[in-house]
Amino acid sequence: MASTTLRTHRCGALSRADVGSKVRLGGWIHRRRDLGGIVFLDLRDRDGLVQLACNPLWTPAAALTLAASVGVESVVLVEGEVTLRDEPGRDPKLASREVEVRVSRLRMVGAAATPAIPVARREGEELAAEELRLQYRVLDLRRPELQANLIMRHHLLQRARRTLSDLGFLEIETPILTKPTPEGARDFLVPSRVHPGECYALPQSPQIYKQLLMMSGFDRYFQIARCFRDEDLRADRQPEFTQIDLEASFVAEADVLAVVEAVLRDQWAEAGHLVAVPFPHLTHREAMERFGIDKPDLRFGLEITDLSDRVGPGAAPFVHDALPRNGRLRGIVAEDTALSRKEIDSLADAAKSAGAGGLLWARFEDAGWEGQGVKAFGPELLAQTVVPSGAMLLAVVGADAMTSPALHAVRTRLAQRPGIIFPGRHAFAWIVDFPLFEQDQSTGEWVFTHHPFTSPHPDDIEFLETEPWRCRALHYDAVYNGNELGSGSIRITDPVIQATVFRFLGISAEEQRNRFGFLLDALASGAPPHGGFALGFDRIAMLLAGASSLRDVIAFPKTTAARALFEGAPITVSAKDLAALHLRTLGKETG
RNA sequence: GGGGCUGUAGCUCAGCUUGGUUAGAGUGCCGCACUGUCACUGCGGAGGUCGCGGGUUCGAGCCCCGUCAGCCCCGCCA
Repeated sequence: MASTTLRTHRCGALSRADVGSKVRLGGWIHRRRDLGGIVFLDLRDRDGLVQLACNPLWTPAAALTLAASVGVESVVLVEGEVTLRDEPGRDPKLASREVEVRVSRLRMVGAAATPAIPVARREGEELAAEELRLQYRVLDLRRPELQANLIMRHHLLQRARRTLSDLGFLEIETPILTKPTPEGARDFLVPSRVHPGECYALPQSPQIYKQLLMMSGFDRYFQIARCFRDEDLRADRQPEFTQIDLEASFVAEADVLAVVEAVLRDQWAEAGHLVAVPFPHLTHREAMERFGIDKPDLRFGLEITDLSDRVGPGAAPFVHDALPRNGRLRGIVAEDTALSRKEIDSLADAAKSAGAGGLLWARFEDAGWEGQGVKAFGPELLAQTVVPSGAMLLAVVGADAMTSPALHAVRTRLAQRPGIIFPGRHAFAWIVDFPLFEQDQSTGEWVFTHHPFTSPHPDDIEFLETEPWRCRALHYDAVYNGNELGSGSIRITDPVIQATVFRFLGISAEEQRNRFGFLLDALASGAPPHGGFALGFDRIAMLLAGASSLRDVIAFPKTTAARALFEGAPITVSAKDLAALHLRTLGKETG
């Protein structure tokens, strides 16, 4: 497959089996070792490295001269014979380390300027600054680590297509130029030249289109969909990203989950990991109660417990004061942890930066409870708390909205201690029964937790008109080792329920028509029950590649300021180009 | 929108605590030597707007203010 007019093999593909054969290779000079009379070159391509041996015994003088002067990262074409090496190369990962190519012809085809950032690093040498890696992305992408990441990404994509196609899903593309959506994330807008003052938006997800496809009878749809959101970035968030997007008709929640489990099981298998299905289920309420977060890391315990009803008269006044005001005393028992004072401070910092006023702690020793929190907890609580010697009680008092994130932060920090998380564990879980609506912390307004097409839980329909905040949703998240991999839901197909949801959210009938008229009409034209899911593919690739940033599994990523350093986007456009789009800029100071 | 960290040779970093002679190291690059290396080795050499702008000072890589860029986090991400 690697054979072309110019070459017979890839460098890294050569092995013992090729000994004795004449080969032609093309690749990049990775390193040069010039010993005077003889020269060794490491030649690299996407399969790996092979050593080229240039020796006057078999290499013509001109080729030897070139070998002695060729710069690293230059592209050469080589002819020679594969021979067994007396001593194999030292890199045990290289399949080609047992052989070398005795060079009989060498031709420079792509001379390289001295690389601005190193491709071949010395042992233990740090990577160049990420800014430079992104600026010289062509060089950075030559590094074997990034080559491996993108090759794995390819295999994962092909596997996702195969899994879903085998399950009867049809890959259907949806538009990139779409209609702006006023809620949700900020849209990237594309001004129309033909229609002055009007804009398209790039899709935040193919959500509505895939539902329309269900109304059209396509039954099972999927797409490897590029999505765009104009929000501030993180290590695990890019302005454009890839989802494995799917939707199916005549399904209930369990059907969608089974499909997604198959996709995830196969993705992990593609990366060499066997994972068991089905995944355990956890309700949203339970996840928040036991782990303080809706994407708990289930690789370890350290669960949160409610200590409120153990609080006795001897507890500190501020604990008593907090309890009647919707507050609870919640904590984590950490067993057998000889935490230093510094580590405890670090846990307290974690709790504080998550919004807690402070972290209460007490340690149980042979002599009894000791620590800063003993007085706060009071004797009654401590007497009822039976723990092994050396264990520690870490707690926070207040409203759940504060204690949950604080204790999640403490739990996560505790798990960084060695021995808490066994490496190689794959803790998948479904989080189900999310609330349909949640209250905006700053404005107090009710907003949808997921999106307004998510179906209420059938058991809670009765509350929709009277106590909508009690409604659970047929919404589910896939969680892996504390990461959200994706989410989905069963959609509303009853126009009456859809109108009720819109009304509760304060969207008028007129607004409903303007924004979602096409969807409402489609629902009224014969809608099958349907639901679906979207998996964050970049994040999956990142986790399976063992990368710490999305940028290491995307060929040309943006910076945290959403700039493309390699090609230099975005740029200021000319007044003429703006005029063609009927636009004028306000300038930086007023913008 | 807010907070934190970083910015010194092509690259990775030291120097800043306590302002003071000519800003150092490793690597890469260039030159010379070297016939079995694999992070080749040895010798020599070149290479610096100390991110940018302003200020304090007799004097600023170092102190102060601003600004730009990258990274991390909060807000945000239906």
